[in-house]
Amino acid sequence: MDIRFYNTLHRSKEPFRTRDPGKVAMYVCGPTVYDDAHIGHARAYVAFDVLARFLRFAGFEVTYVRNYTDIDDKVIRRAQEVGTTPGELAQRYIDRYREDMARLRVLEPDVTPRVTDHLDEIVALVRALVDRGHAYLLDDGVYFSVRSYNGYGRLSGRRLDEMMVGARVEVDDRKRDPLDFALWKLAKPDEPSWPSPWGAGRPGWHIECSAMSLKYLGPGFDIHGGGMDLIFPHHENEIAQSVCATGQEFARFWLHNGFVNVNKEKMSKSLGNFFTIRQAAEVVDAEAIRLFLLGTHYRGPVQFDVELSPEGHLVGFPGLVEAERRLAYGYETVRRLARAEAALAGKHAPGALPDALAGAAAGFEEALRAALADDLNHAEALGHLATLQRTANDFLDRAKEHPPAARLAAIRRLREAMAGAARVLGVFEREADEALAEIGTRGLQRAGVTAAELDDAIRRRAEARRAKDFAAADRIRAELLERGIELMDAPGGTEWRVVRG
RNA sequence: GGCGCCGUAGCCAAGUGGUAAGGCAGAGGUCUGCAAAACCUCCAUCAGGGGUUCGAUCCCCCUCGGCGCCUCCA
Repeated sequence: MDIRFYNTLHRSKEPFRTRDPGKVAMYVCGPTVYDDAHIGHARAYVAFDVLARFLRFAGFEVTYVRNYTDIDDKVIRRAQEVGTTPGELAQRYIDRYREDMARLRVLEPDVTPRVTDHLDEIVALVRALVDRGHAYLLDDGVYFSVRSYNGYGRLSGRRLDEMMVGARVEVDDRKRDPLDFALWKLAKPDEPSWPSPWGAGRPGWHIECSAMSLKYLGPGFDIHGGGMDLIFPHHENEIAQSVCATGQEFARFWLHNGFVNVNKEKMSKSLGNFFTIRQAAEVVDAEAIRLFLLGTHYRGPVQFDVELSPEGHLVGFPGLVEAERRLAYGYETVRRLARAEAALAGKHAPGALPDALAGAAAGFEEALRAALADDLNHAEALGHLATLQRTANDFLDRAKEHPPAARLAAIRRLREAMAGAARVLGVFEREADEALAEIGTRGLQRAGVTAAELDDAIRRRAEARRAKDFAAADRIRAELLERGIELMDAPGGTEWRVVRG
């Protein structure tokens, strides 16, 4: 399969070639664990989750490393604010982060190293940089000299002399160059510290990712990922210090995801316009967040709609609600197929597949593969999936046109195609009945209707319908609709869904 | 000042040098006691201007508008 990715390093799509045949070594910059993850984090880790899933699907043996930055200025400050230790604070947010990722159906990477478990590697790396003359000592720490590396700026496309250094931050004129950055920060009183040849202290930002990626993946690994905002300075610095320390190539492909925007502006901590995964997952099923994020190509900006009341209070997330509707549609399609198969299995042997369906299923699988192989176009992939789902429902609507044996074969083929897509994209993987029950339950809560109330209303309406008292039946239905619940009379009984909560 | 991104139907959003996926909303239909769901049909010439080309939404230039990075940030 011809796979191409957009490589930030060369600003173009390139054929994907791995360091070792059949193997992919990938590293993604993980979160600094001092607060709950927001939708922007969700976007990055969902995108790279799909990347890892796709590469495995494509036959590669993947080693996926995603770190936790569990010690830095923000962790220390927040720990002081809430009166705990940095270690305890970090552990707490790692736990919460794991829960969030699980709800988003982001698979656990193969290795999830923490900075505080890798001080030896970090110190060794800093020592190599000092020994090779790329780092120097000031009274508060060890600094990397950007002028000592002539490749500096290659990733971000910047020249040292053209940057508006000092425009937003005061320049520390003790440094040889304003862009020199700390490799090792000597500890101030009451700060957590680890021993080093230069004195007790902690790693600067950037060095940990070099140390951990090199440890688990080695020089020249295949993919390094992260948010666009990390290109400069974080990734630029990683490259500089890694290349200078090892004398070898660092990472081959640099992939960066775009931002999540709220009202056209980047969602960020500093702007304060962020929403956590937890907040969003209170409103809709967490899988809907994933589906929503996958609807936009990973490199482009995602518009995250936030509906506010005239007073400025949060009303809802229209885009997520729409995504949840599509989520329910997808699971309903899966369930219809499952039920139809159950009704046929055992009574009939699968026969010949109808030609049209065979073509549709194979065409879908090829289109899905091609979309993802072309710079991970999961948005296009979802478009193909929508078409397949429509094909499936259409087939089920007209299933009687086919003999049972052909029907069974077709249903199985459709399920197979959908399951493959689910595995790669990480959506519609759950057991359909359970997923729909959860979506429904949470919708009822949102609407403020109890299950008992609903059951009672449905029962009363069924009685009225049996008595041919359609006026009464319609009244009950209208009342429920007023409360946000829509009733649907299906062959097997009355079903319901939440249209507004 | 440097580097870069975006502007596709009411909304969200793919995409290609040869007349534009998908979703939501909307209109009409099949089905239904009536509905809903599901399905079918319909619904855009791609911010504006110039250039290259047999032909551009897609390539180049300019203009307008929006945004990002150059501090921490996915």
